[in-house]
Amino acid sequence: MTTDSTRERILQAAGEQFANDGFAQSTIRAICRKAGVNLAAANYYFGDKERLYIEAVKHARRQREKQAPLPNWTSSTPAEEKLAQFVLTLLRRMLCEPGDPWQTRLIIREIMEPTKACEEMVQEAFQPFFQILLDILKEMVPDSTPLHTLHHWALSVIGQCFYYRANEKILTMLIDGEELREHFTVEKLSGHITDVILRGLGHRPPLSRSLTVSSLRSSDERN
Amino acid sequence: MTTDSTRERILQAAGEQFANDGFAQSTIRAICRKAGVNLAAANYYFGDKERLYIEAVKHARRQREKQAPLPNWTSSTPAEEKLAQFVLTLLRRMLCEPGDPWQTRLIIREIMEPTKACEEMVQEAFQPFFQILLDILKEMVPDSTPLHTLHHWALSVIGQCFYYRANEKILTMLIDGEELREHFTVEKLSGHITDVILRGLGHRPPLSRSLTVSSLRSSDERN
DNA sequence: AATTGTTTAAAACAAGCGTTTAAATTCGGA
DNA sequence: TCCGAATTTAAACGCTTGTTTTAAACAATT
Repeated sequence: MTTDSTRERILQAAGEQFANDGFAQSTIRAICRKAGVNLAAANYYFGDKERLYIEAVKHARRQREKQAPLPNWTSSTPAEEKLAQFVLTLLRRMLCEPGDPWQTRLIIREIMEPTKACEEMVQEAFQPFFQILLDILKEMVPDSTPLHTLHHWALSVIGQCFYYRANEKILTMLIDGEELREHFTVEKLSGHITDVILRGLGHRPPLSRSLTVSSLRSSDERN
Repeated sequence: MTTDSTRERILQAAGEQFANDGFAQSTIRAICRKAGVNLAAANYYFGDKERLYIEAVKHARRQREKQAPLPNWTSSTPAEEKLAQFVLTLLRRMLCEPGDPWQTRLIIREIMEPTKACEEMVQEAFQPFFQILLDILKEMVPDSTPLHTLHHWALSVIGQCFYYRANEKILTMLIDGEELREHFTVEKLSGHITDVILRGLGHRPPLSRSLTVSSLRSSDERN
């Protein structure tokens, strides 16, 4: 149908534009130009700019989830392995290799400056994803661990992952480009973050002070 | 001088406005109304909107630094203590208790979406601050530790701190308000983050698996 | 007291915005 | 084939924006 094609083209163009320039700086004129449709088409299909934005965010989230899915785990999968894969998946979504799809950029924008589109996103995506992480962590701490402690650890995981995406441009100003390319890949970062959490939870071979030194080297330098 | 007073008032009003609504959404009219000066005054003093924005960011950074300074350390201050105080200071700046001064909000905005004002900020503030953290960490790892490993750990520190500020609104949707108020204070968060890093670096009493459980409880539940 | 440079004031300008309108075109089913 | 609904088009509207202009008020110096 021509209808869906036009609607879809607007949604795609709007997503890219909003991701790049934000809501206020993006103009319906630019979006329609990019989509190759008439100026009035956006209002025709979505009513107004705000509803177009909300639909574009939903559209982006649905697309993004398919691109970096969590693996399937069995009941016998060790919690440590699940954590490692969770971190890897989260980082993949954040850094969205290869390339730099606009979907994640738009979602990050919505996280930083929540609008009406945010609620649906949290309910449909973040909340369940957060719960999966909590369940993994729950397997690794004593049963008596209070919920807020679990939350602290979960946010330590997410915070570390989030930062690499959020402050991408700042990073390039603080750290050498060569080093970034070699040591800040998705795989190496997820390895490091998983290590930090596992060590913190005491899920690595018992550490003496001297062992720490060698284990530090073996885990962070093996990359 | 009336000159400075007017200029200062515009700078202050512009900072608040830009922090709340962003560059594009803020209007010179609103800024001048808030500052109680004539519309033309902003252009008179700063030339155009962009230069006003840049000056407002600089102004905000200078103000913010004074509000939450790092403590003075002697050569005998243990690295662990310096780390704890570094984290506490960083969190204070991020969460900017008490109240919610606009300075930090403006800076975060600039971090997330860097403009011309960003470079000065990184060079003058972030770079030195980052170096202080690296120096602290360097005391806690073997001399042979490569620079990129140090960078990983430093970003683990900053990432965790940053997240609580960046995703403040998302947090209130994921975690109960009562729990947030009680267990997500600057002090408790900095305690947790410091713990994560110290444990990761092996700077806590040697952990066996069973000891881990009790030390986990003692450090995270003592709050 | 007159002059000079600085600051305020009100109004206007041109440009760009989101949105609406109304006519033209396309399309599917009787 | 023809009709009515759906879609596309081009033009315009009303509004807000950043910026400029022009004149008036003020302060300090000579």
